[in-house]
Amino acid sequence: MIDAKNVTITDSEWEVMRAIWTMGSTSSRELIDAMNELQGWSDSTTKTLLRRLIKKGAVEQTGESRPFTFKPVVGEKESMSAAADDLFDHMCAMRAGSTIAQVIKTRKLSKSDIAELQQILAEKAKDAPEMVNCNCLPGKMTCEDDH
Amino acid sequence: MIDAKNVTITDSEWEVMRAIWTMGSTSSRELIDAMNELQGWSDSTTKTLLRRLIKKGAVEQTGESRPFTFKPVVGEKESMSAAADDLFDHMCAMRAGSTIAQVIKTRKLSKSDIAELQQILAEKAKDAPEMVNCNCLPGKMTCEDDH
DNA sequence: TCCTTTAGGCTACAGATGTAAACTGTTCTT
DNA sequence: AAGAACAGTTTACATCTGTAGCCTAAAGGA
Repeated sequence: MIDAKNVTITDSEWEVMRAIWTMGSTSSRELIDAMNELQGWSDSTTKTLLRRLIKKGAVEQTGESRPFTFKPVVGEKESMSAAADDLFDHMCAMRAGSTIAQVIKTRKLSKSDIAELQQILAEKAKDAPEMVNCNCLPGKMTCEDDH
Repeated sequence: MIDAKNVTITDSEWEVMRAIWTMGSTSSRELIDAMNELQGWSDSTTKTLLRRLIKKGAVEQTGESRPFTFKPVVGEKESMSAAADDLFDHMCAMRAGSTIAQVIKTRKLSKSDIAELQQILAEKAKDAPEMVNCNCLPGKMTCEDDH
């Protein structure tokens, strides 16, 4: 399984990946129809995206005869983590907490999801720092406690 | 304050915004120097990005005489929430939980951040569903419990 | 086998993005 | 006032993205 960190998936491609991940393994026809229904895309659009994903190594094409089979090479979970990491890597470390808070408030979470998060937090609370510093500007330009 | 939802900030622009948010209000010189140090960008690059941000309405230019002042029009918190929402909106709802879990494990969080998250989770746990369904494919094509 | 569907591959093309040079209009110096 | 230093504006340009048409080589049907 290729490291998702090394593959940049664009927005449209992401939509295709979602479908592929969900289907697990699919024919181009099935995928094209799904994308047409989901996004209203023409056949060509899905084909292009699929081809780009193959080139990037996010999807692989297998089979001997013509109706080939397409399946994900990068994992869904890893890709999502990579995307989330990427997002947080580019925002002020000081703000991560409130952003996560907002996400938790907004998203649907199951009882077990919540239990897991609580467990992780309890663990993390043990050696949590009093406060996290802003990492937006270098050296002398330390930002105020609250920006 | 303009609604961050309506302003699309690209990756490079985001770096500029971080600096502006942290500085609160700045001169272009100060900003250019900061971006040069932080990203190694030439003066022109920062100038272009700044100009695009002004055009998009994310930053405003104020002052009478020449060394103008630049300040953020969209809020940092709102922009971060919008970015996070955007990310999660495009991933399988079923996976939000584990992705959040991974983010919490990875990020630095202060004691108070953790306390806040715990509080929110406790509240949310009250009426949490047994499970969240995948929302990747339409209608008949419901995905398996586990993809 | 010949023709018609297709699946897969190549080409296209406008707009967004990252990155920066060149130009112009000001302000500060001497 | 003349030149230097600088702030702000235009233009540039390669690459990436979103979206899709067209062509060609297989597969299936008559």
